Amino acid sequence: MSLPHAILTALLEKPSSGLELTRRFDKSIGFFWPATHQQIYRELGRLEASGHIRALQPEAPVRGQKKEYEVLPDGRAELARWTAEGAEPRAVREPLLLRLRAAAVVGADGLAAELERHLTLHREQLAGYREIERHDFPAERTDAGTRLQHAVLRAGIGLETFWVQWLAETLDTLETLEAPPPAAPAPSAPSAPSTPPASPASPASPTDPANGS
Amino acid sequence: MSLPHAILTALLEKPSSGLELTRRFDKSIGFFWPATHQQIYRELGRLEASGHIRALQPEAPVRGQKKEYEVLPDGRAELARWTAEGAEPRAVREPLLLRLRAAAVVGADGLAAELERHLTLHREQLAGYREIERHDFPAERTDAGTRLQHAVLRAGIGLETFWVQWLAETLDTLETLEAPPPAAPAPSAPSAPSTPPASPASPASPTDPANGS
DNA sequence: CAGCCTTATGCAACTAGTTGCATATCCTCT
DNA sequence: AGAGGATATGCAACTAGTTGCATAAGGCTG
Repeated sequence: MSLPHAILTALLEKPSSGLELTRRFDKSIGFFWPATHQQIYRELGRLEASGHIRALQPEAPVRGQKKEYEVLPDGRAELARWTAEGAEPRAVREPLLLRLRAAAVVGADGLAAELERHLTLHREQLAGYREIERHDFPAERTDAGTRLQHAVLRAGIGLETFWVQWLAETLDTLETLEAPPPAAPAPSAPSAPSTPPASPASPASPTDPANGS
Repeated sequence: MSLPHAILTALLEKPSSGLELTRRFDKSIGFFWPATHQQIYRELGRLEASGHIRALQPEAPVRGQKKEYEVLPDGRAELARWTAEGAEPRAVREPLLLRLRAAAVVGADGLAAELERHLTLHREQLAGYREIERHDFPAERTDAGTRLQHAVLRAGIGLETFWVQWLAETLDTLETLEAPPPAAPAPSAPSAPSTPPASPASPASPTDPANGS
């Protein structure tokens, strides 16, 4: 149950409407807890129903009209309770890693291009984070809240830095797999091709030891 | 739709029963794509129904009795197709980061202990990965499949290394927040306490600028 | 042979996240 | 005034992941 607490945090930072929240999510909290506007509206409804937040405009449940929310004492208490609560770290769940694993068995065909693409994306994200850091956290020596927010941003920077590095490294590995040293020893039998152990439909091109189709 | 493909990969590496798969997930693929035995059984049923895998024992749908599966050509083809497919990187979704963000607004009360706990967990995980690396990937200079699997493991190592580092660093930050320099300047007015902007129930202990409850 | 533990398979209900679409208001341009 | 786009709220259906529990077979032990 993280989304409602993310929303409470955002609303405490600044009372907002659903769309405003969505936009702010897109450029801060959403980096590590994305949410669509549909999710946010649903959750706002629940939070209002349970008395954690309330609309600023007392009467006006009109459909296409802006509706701003603020956090009630109950909501703040709930957020404080949740903050002190413990939870196990989340697993990674990055399909790209699964694809590598699969490629180890079934052939690494389109993989390099995909790694390249991710590398670009992560470089961009990293640049974006650095920009935010430069802009919002210049001197250090600030208050407690800001320091904590900075720590969160540093997590984003650290993670993106990791991905950029790992992707570059893995692309290297992939290249040496696809083009074994052309100047070195004999390129006749690169190594034991034990990868595709039992399967039909495996042409096994002789120029590519990684490949099963 | 990643789980079915994770299962296909695992089954290609070695035909197995549901429970065996579950155990193998727990110590390899599951590190970056966890799955419970219930999920796995359900998915095995679907994969069998769609002709991607089949049971090795032709007749014997007995309840408490082992049932092993192998991948069919169709399943291998599907896995190859999926491997070449592209997908956006997944967002992080780590509630701990949300908690930090919340703590910036609502007070960092139980946070240090929680960070400490995570630090221990990540150190253990990192040690586990290093152990696997030492044991399963000793010399390098191996075949393509193994190199790819090693790359995946390196991702795990890199991520855990990042977390260990970031948690240590953030714990430091947190300490300096909770105990401002006792030998340095005047501790009377640490800095602008703009953190809790609008809220009731905020005692604001004078010894802790980070705290709102 | 009865009881109990381990191995093994599986259903059902729930929760959370995703996707597609519907609809209302307000503002601007013609 | 009417058309069209931007702003804004929201429902509904679907998909995927989680949790709790039921049940059967097989082996070990008193």
